[in-house]
Amino acid sequence: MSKKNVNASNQAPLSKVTIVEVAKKAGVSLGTVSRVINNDIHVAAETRKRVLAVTQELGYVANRQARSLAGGKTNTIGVIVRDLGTGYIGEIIRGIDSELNLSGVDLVLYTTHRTVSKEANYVASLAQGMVDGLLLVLPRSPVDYIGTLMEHNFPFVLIDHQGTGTACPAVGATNWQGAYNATEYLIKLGHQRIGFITGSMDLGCAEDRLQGYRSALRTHHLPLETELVYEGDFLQTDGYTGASALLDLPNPPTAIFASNDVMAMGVMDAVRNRGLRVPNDISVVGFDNIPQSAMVFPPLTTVQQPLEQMGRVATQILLGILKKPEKENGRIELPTELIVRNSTSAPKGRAG
Amino acid sequence: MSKKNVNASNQAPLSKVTIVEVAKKAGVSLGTVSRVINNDIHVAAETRKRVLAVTQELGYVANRQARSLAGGKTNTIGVIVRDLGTGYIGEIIRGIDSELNLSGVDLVLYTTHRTVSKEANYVASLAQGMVDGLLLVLPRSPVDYIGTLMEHNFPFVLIDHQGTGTACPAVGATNWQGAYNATEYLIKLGHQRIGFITGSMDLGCAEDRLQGYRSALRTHHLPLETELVYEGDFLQTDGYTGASALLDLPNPPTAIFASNDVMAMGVMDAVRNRGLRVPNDISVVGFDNIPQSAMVFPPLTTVQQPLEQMGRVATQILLGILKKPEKENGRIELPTELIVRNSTSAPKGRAG
DNA sequence: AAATAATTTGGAAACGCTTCCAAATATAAA
DNA sequence: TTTATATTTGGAAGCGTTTCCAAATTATTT
Repeated sequence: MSKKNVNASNQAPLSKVTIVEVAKKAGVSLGTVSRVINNDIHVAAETRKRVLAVTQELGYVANRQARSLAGGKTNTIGVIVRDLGTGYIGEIIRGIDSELNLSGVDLVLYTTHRTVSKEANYVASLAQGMVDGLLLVLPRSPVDYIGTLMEHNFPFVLIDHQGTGTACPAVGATNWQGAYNATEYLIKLGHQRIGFITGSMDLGCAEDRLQGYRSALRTHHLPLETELVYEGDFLQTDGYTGASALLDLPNPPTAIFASNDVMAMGVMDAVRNRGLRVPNDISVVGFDNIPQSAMVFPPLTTVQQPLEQMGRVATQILLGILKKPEKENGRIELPTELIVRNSTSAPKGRAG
Repeated sequence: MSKKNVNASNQAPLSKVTIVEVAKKAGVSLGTVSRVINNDIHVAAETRKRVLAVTQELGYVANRQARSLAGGKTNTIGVIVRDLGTGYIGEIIRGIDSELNLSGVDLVLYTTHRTVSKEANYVASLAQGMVDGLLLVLPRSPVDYIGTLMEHNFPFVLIDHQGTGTACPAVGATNWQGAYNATEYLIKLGHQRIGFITGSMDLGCAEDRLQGYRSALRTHHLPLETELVYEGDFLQTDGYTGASALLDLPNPPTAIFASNDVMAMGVMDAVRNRGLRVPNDISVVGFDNIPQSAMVFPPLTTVQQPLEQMGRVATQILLGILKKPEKENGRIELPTELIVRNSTSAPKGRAG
């Protein structure tokens, strides 16, 4: 008969009831109420019950501002990202958010919009007490502030970055291995000349992917030709121009491996625009496994990054640090996985 | 024992300079420093300069917690979204964020993960003083709390929703007109039987799109056949199953209009899986113009929604309300635009 | 039963800032 | 010059919590 039980707070959700009123109504002191809502041991069971009841009845909600001012904790963690455009970062945030939800911690989001200088600024002011800890997603220039952060023992975790030199809590993916596996897969299909389009080389993951590609070639005794490597910046147009350049080579590659899916889409465009077909004439591989990689035509063979999981794990680590700061945390790498779809096949001359 | 000493064992947090130290060093009172950093008129130019200098020198950063406790303002606005998976919402947030950046207001992000009950909860607790205002993106059940919010005069703006009955600040897109135009475009190409796949019908925008489609048919004296309308939920699989159902009809449509791009991709899959071609056999139209709609093959004809702009405008309105609460704000609709790409053509029998 | 220990509670001092009021100073009008 | 007025400043009272200390109460031991 009742479609939903109406909770008492529905009556006047926005009325500001403070701890004082709760204390008065429950006939106890301020301190006791505070202890109850903070689950302090030293409260008689009966008193606790009574206070809780009043709390419910009055629809009391603690004021976070006051709480953190007095207690020195904000119960909030800051997430600093570059932007939200690609969906790539959205996946990571999703992981962060769902993990945070579990512990009732809030998330303050900051975007740096690719402005390097902002990054350090934000870090400084956030660490100044606005948040209890920081999650830095795909940071550009962590060197600028990691030192400060560590010096002051401010809790933070890096997501998808590496090579800061110093050992600090970080979560990433096995970029090297992923690139290695994808390259090896192409080699085993029979490809001998494999083009590569890099990401922003100021990002550790881009460097690792390049090295994974190189190692695979080396392992299989294929030459490392610099003309087959085009430096991109993770944008779709880089894929397009990069592929165009590679296909213009006197001896063009039969497969192109792009450092991310977005560039791989650019590659496919370029291939098609030349009247060639994917994968019949040119095989294409991406990296990330963003949602649309399954939706393009042909569906893209790519390397899956466990993005949501990365966010989740990083958050767990950060919450762990918050609990016991003394614990040492290093870098964690989550496994990537090759997802084979229809954008790859044996090279033409060798088709089976 | 000394009065108040720093607990020696703990590491110092990032050097906490307070207003007191600034005041002391600048040789002025607390109040004056506060006035300076709040740009209060009543400060002598020379005093202001001096205080500012000390501020700089000491690296003072205001403590937000204290600030909002004392001032009653949090300088933060809350954004409530369902999730971040699609990129659709990412675009909106981007607009919000860039606008907020301009005024130095912070953004606290809450995701409801498609849990309706959470929505009301968050709204209640956020409005309890955590934020100065609320931006509700694609709300599911605003009716549950809009009343309360308005009653208490709590500032908020709805994004991409309508039909709450009550007049309240909201920003949306001309969904009706967009669907109308797209349908009319198909009709003018010569299509007589046009399938339609709806979105989640509990969302106003989905309803509007359906009505736009219907109106266009009516205007052009085409019959409204219920068998041509399939109810989806904005997910890719709905596009697939919907299109499959439509194509199984004794008299199948020659064009299919999906209520969003993601479903349109599902439609294209279904069409191809039947050995039919887009657009030669079946024309496909989407809605939203998400980034990947330009990247699929063939590039999708769709209706562009000004997502980032919607976020931007909504934020401006909210900040406006915060400044002068008495101002009345109603619903604003930003124009959609038909983007013609290669997934549409004249129907086969009538090709030109 | 008295003495001691453990548990529970009340009270008050911060936390760092805003803001109001009144005091002090400078400026304009008389 | 004197009085009235405007400008600038200092001081103090909160804002709603947490947390420490001591007081009150209860349980345990001798």
